[in-house]
Amino acid sequence: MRLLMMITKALADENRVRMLMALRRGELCACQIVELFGLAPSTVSRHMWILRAAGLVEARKNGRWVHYRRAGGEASPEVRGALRWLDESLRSDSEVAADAKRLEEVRELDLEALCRAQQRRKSKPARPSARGASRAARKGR
Amino acid sequence: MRLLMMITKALADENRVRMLMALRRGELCACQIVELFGLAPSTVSRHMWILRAAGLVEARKNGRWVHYRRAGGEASPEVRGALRWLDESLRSDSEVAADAKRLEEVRELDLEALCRAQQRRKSKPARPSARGASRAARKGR
DNA sequence: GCTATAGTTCGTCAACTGACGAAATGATGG
DNA sequence: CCATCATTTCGTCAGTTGACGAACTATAGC
Repeated sequence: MRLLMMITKALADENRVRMLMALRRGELCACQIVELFGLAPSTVSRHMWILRAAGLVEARKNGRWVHYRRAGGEASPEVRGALRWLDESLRSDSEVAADAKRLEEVRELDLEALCRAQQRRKSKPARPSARGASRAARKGR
Repeated sequence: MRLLMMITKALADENRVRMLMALRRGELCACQIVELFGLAPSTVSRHMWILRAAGLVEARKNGRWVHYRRAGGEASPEVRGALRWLDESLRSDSEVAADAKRLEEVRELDLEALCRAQQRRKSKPARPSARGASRAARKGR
C-alpha cells in the first residue's frame, strides 16, 4: 500500500504527469524539462525527486547534466502498471500531444545553448548594468 | 487529461483507495463505510463524492440509505484501467486484507442496528443526563 | 586552486486538502 | 404534518503541497 500511495500522490499533479509523458520517447536533461514547462529549475528538481521516490523515473548523471528516464522493465509491477495505464489513457490527449510537439523543438537545441539561454533569462530582471551584482552579493555570506 | 487528473487526485488519498478496495466484493451502504473506517459520516460523504465525480463509483439511493458500488463495464477506459491497476497492485496487500476481514463482520450487522449504534456513539460525549439537549438546541435556530 | 555553471536543498508563502461538527436535506412512519 | 434519522452541505481548522528565489553542492575547464 505504501508504494502504491507514493505512486498515486506522484501522479496527482498535472505537471508531473506531463513530465512522465514527455519522457515517453526517451530520456531528457533537467534543463530540457525546465524549458519545456517554463518552471523554475528548483521546482522541476523537486518534481523529479518525487517521481524518482515513487520509482516512476530514474536518473543518470553525466558530467554537469542529469538525464531522467522512465523506469523500465526492472521496475515493480505497480510502477509498470501505472505507466501503462497513463499511456493508454493519454494516448490521444491534446495537451500531451502539444508537449510532444514543443519537445521536438527543444530537443533540436544544443544543451549548452539551452542552459545559457536560461541563465540569461534568470539575470534579466535584475539591474541591466550590474551583471556582477549577484556574484558580489553571494560573496558576502 | 482532465478526467485523468480527477482520477489521480481521487486515488491520492489512502482512505479513498481503501474504500474502493472495500467495494470490490459488492456495494456498501454509507453507514457501513463509516463503521469500517471510523470516520465521521460527513467525511465519508465527501470522499464518496470525490470518487463519484471521478467516475470511480456510482451511487444508488434506496429509501434513507445510499448504496455505493464501483463503476462497472460502462465506465470510461480511464476508470476501468485505474480500477484494474489498483486491483492488481493491491491483490495481496495486508491493509486491504484487514479491511476485508473487518468488512465481513460489519456486513453481518443489520443496517438499522448499525446506524443506531452510530447515533448512540454520537450523543455519548454529551452530558449523560441530558439526552434531549441536542434536540432542544436544534430547535432554537 | 579559482570561476562558471547545472542541479539540488532549504525557507517561505499562498493555495489546496482532509478532518470534524453544526446545520440543512430528504425520506419514513407514525 | 411532524418527529426521526441517514446522508449531505457548509464553515472552519490544521496539515500538506506546489511555486519561487536564495544559498549550497558538484562538476568542468582554465
